[in-house]
Amino acid sequence: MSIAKTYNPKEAEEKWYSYWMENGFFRSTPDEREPYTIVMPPPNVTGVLHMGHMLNNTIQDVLIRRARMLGKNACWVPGTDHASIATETKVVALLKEKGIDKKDLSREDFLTHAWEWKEKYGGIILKQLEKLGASCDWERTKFTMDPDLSEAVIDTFIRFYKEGYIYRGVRMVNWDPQGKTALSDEEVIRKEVNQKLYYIRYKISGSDEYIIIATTRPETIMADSAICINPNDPRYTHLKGKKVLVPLIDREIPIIEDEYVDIEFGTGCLKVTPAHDLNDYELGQKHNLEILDILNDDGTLNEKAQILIGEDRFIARKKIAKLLEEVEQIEKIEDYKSQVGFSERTDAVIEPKLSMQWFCKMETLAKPALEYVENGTIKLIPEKFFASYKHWMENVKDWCISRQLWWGQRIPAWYNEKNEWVVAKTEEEARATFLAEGKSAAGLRQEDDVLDTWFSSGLWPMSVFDGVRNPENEEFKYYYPTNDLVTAPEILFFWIARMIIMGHDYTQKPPFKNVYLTGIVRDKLGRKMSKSLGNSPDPIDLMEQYGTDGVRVGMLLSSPAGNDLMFDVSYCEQGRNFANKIWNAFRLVKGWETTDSPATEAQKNAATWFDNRFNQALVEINEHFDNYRLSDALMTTYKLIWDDFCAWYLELVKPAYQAPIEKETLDTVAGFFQKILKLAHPFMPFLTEELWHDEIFGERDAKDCVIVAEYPSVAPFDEKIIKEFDSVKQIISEVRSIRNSKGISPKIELPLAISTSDINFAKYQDSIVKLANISDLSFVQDKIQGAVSFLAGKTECYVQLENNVDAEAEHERISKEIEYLKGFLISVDKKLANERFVQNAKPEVVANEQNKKADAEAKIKILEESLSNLG
RNA sequence: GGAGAAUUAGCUCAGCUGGUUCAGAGCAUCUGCCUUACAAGCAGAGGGUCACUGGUUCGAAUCCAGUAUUCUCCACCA
Repeated sequence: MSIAKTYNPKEAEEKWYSYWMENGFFRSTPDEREPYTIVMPPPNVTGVLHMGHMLNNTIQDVLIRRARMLGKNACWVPGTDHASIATETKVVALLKEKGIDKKDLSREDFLTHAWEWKEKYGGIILKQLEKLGASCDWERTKFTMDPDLSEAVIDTFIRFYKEGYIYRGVRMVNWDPQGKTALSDEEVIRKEVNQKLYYIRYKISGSDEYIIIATTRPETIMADSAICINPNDPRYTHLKGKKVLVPLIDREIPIIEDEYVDIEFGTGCLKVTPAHDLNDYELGQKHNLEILDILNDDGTLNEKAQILIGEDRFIARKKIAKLLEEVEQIEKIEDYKSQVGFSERTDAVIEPKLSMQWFCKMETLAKPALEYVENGTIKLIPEKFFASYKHWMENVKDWCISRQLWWGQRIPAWYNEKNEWVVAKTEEEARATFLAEGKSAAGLRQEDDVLDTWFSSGLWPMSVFDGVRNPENEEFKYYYPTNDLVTAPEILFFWIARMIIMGHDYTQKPPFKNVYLTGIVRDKLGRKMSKSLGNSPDPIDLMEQYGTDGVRVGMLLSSPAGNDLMFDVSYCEQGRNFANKIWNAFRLVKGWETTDSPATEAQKNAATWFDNRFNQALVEINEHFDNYRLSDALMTTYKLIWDDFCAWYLELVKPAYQAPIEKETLDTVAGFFQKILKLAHPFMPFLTEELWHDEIFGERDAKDCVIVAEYPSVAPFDEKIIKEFDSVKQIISEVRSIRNSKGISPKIELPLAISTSDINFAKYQDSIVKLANISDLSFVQDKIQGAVSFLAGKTECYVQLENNVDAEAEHERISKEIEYLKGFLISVDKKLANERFVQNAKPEVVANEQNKKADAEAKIKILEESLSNLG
């Protein structure tokens, strides 16, 4: 039987994923075991798997698989988010392609299209996660607009309303003219933009004099309500109380005074446009100015602008500038950089707009959510994010939760014919409430607006277990609070903070214990990977090319929590190579014939060493996991397998070509191999499962899979044994190094002599002979003339070459080493001679220095003897 | 403008409470090897004034201050 020389991932991946599914290994139901729960950050239904998801979900899968193997009841809940504005934008665009305008559709018809779209494309990303090997409990898959989850959202709105957190009012909000909806502050991305600063002349009423103001937005001059100067500005004292004419439309507006105006900036004059700027709005409130809204919802000018009606704001800007130039009311135009807000989803420039919206008061709600993180009930990993979390929580503003969209949960508020309103879950309740309040229930209609998506995702850890509607249900009580939440730091406020807030309001408990914040996946140039830049590889292609296990390893190799990941396909290559290494280690073992002879002493010693080394590594791996240092856990596993298991242990026990191996040893090897497969499984689920079922590991019944095998537990280990073997390794390496430098083939056997020592090298005699290819290993008392010598620790070793060594070269080499040691000795002596060191340093540090001194002196003595021996 | 973080081999990063687990790892590089598990491999080797300048200390990659560069988050200056 021949086994492929390289691991072929494709076959294994298809086979085992469905096998796991069929056997229900991903399923979880409450039982007496300790639960371990992760809720997946629900990707948008519009989403296609990108590198960020890949990293994120690989981490979650590693955690969940390890927890499962540790005997916990592991439950990973998948799902998708309806992503109100993102999806609606997408559906609108798609309809437009078909020649359908959203304006011509009724709400119901639009939603029919949207649902169709969701059914068709909404599951793509979850399918892609299967390819990644995600061991989610798919039967629990949820969607944020599932009827039960939507009901939870409505219930929460009503709850928060009753608790006094939700209110309705006219406020200045961030308006997205493309999505035609209000946005929360978090959905606005500020970017620096090159703009023009226009200096515009306003004529003083009844005078030929002009006053000059600077603005980046000349298209809003028609909405000006005043010109504001600083009362302390001597330049404008004579204008106090005067009026000016708005250019082009000659509307008269007053000059007002306020210290808010920065005398240094621009001309020291500010045009006040209360309807189109937040600061101007506040200024307008203060001075009781008229609010003139000249923009339509879509960002075009309305009739109040008087001119350029119907023109888009940016076109209007250019046209106004031109018109102003024609009438010579432009003083100058300067280049100017300023921060402009953009819609996170549609990328449209945000327009500050006054409108009636629903808000959620955050101040009180934020307090306990801050405390959880402050007192460690919730741990942020890495901790460095705490500072910005705290800052946000302490400065949080009220949250605009209404959206002028159709795709989402409709706000449960109802209006009557007089536009009075009540909050009620159903139309009947609304009617009853109106009547109870002695108001008319005629012309009852529901609020048009839907809720911000994040209002629903904030409930996610609860609502997936129906914990909002039914908090006493067994599942919720069992799985909540969840354990780890793995997500990107970008949504710390959008999502994490709000989950904590809502979770606490309902349960007085945090929704999770640890928040693992992954880094951003960047390309080699440090740019964020994104579709628009086209610098992101397609994860599916990567998996095809390097195998899923290879890509998973590649992702994790360089992603310490919270640090950005400079991704390069070479990491996947490394992952693939690692998979192949394990595959070939298996091929080796698989090919062995056996004999009934008992294991040799050398094999037994090697096994003892590896067993100790395994446990040492396992302790490290567990520590890394405890600290959420997944890449370190993986690297420790990698080195244990590649270096210790393959390069040393297997090389030690492997029989000569075509010779059989002792059955006893094979069993030992197979035992270790299985432990190693278990350690590797969370990282490389497919390869490990594929190998696990081979007959060399014994009979397995159908359910005996590595995915549900017990994770190795730590056994005590003896560091002395490991150190002893390190010296053995050193001897072998030194001999190989001698070969290399002298150009002697590894096939030529060499004699080796080891001076008697405190370490029991005899125990490893056979191993040394084998791996260093020694013809004759002897233990000697005296120095050997004419041999190449080296030190392993304090033990001197000699390799007698056919031609005696070049004495001069040897002399130089040894002299150099003595020189180095002497220098080292001087520095140690200096330290020990320093009274203040001896007095102030800890006793163990001083003792350590003394040891170093003795050690160096002993080595120097040996080397000096060798030197004189050379003659 | 405010806050936080980073700067250690060619690259990506470890180095916890200051003293050989203090200069490390993986990858890449170089030199030999097609040694029958693996060239996606084996063996060996070479790479760093720990950004810069001061300070604290018997002793600093590690603590403090400043400088430079970079990144992230927050912020309404026309």
